[in-house]
Amino acid sequence: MPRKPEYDRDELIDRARDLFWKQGWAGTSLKDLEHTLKMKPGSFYAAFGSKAKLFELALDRYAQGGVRRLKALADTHGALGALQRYPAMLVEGESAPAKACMLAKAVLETGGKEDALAARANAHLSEMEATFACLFRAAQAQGDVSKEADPDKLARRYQSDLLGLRVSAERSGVDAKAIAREIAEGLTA
Amino acid sequence: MPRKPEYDRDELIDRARDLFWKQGWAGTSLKDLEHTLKMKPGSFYAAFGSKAKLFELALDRYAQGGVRRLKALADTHGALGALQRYPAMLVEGESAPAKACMLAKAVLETGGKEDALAARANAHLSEMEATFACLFRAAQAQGDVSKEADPDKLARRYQSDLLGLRVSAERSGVDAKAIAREIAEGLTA
DNA sequence: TATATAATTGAGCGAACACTCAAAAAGGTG
DNA sequence: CACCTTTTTGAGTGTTCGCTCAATTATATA
Repeated sequence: MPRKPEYDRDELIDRARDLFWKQGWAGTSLKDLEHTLKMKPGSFYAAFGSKAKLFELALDRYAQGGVRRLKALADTHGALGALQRYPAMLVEGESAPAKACMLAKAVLETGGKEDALAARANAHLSEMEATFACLFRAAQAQGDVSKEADPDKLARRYQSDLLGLRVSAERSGVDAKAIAREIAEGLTA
Repeated sequence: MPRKPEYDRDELIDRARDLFWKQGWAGTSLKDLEHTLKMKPGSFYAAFGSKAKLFELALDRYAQGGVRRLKALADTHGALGALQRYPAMLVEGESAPAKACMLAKAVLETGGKEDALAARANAHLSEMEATFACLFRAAQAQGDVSKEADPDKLARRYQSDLLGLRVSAERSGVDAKAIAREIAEGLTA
């Protein structure tokens, strides 16, 4: 009997993720969202409840995409190959809304105050780090990485290097691809 | 003849820097500033002109402090010693308003839109990188760092690693001191 | 002490913020 | 077609934003 919504919810979340990713939490107003989602306030709140709820959905979507792309890389190039290619992948290409990590931006923006959004972003970063550790273990099993190294420590450092790379990439006048190359080369040295 | 201001302008800028550093640009309202500077709106605008102008002063003050501390480290521990100790210095201690770099936060917060504040923060980051390069050259001259390495590239990578370290340090549950140690150890390996 | 000059005050400005809700429009089902 | 349900609409809510300015207060000189 009822009427069905005109929008594709998944695509709406994707668009919201891209907007939040580019402009940040505070930098994205409801007017911005209404414009890019082509929704009037009433529809927006009926669909998502609040700006914060949609941001959470966007964060989840973002993190999910990151893990998916990394695992796809591992399927075609192996564990070490994935870890080597991932940095460059994050930094090259113009399609992404921003070079910097959306999770890192979320953590930094809510500096100090213990925010639910910051906690969620932090949790997603930990998931990513666990995925890195998993790949380092696999690379060790294949003899591509020294077995004496602690994969959790390698993952922690790799995560930190990636965050730095992506902040650098957001700057103007920095050769981020060169840094990405150095990170990749550091994995085998 | 005229009346003199009751406040110490330098201390006011320090306090503003700490507040902006902790809460970011958008996260700091004029009410916040009025409260921590103990100024009414009229005095504030007579003294600083606008929120943006004060933020610029705060950015300059922040960058100036960073260079000063690094050079002080170099004076007592030499070039390599300074580069080795600087990462840990950034991450340890509870006195700082935030672990993350204020310049990085400023760059990320104004993502996309070409902001004058972002440009200024970026310029200060370049200054820091030049200082790093200077120290790497000095370390090379003393034989502490291989002469075959390009000091500008070393500085670029060091800067990126530091930015990553400081984003990591802003997260909860991350052993930033360990990462700082690894960065320092990487300088001699 | 009188005066000129600057610093301080705080009510209040228009705009933008996240958000609400009653009314109108639009299916799917009988 | 008629009816019920849901979506869509957009004017409007109260609040907070960065900021202004006329009035007041304080002080260094004459």
